[in-house]
Amino acid sequence: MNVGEEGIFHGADARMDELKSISNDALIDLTQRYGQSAFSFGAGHGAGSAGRYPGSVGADFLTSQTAKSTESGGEHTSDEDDDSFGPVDSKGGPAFGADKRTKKPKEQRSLRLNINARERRRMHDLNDALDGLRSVIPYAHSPSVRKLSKIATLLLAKNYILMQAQALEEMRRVVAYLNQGQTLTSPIPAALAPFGQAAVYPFTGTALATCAEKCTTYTGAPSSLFKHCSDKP
DNA sequence: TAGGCCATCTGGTCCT
DNA sequence: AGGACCAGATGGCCTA
Repeated sequence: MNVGEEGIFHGADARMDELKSISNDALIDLTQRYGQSAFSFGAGHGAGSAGRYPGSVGADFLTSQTAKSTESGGEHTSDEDDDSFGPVDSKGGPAFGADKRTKKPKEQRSLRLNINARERRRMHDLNDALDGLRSVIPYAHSPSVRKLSKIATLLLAKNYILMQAQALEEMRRVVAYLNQGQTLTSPIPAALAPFGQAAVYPFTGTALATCAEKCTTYTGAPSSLFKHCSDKP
């Protein structure tokens, strides 16, 4: 089957649409797709579309593979069938010209298999890292809820970080307010800023940033993050 | 059935 | 030279 460029561009467009919609209203969107408790801490994770990494793999699948790699599904690994060698190129022809394909030395072929295996491993590591990220960001971790997509994971993590920064800043303001009577001249005691404020907190005004400033800064953040904000820009 | 998401293969580029 | 990283292409699975 030759999907062709139209299919590819269509997929890319769809993803860009998702990106745009998420950047404008991420929480609402994600909440709808992944459960109403998207921002409640749940116990455990790995809802997972069990479809991926099914654990059933061709017995002869790249014996040089690591154990982790063998978790991957044995999907159309052209490593296994020598008749089809890789996808077509952007012009519709084979990625390897017909003559290259027939004359391909065995050595070159094994080199290719090694490269493929490395790339697979790399992608598995990347997915492991994403799983780790999913496990620490708050969304509905339950078997009945679909696992966050990669893009949703990244966007939700970003929003979560921004939200935490905001919460930290507000806490600092409260502490500063409570301490006003004792230390009028020092806005924030050093002990209350143990994480390197400049690095963590994105506002130049540090503890004095207004809700308006934050709402302006987080133009890509979902509006629901700032429901409390009565200080509209 | 179309669209979303994903794993995999592949060639190109950059870095060590 | 070899490995890491990246993006394009392809096809499978799942869901609305």
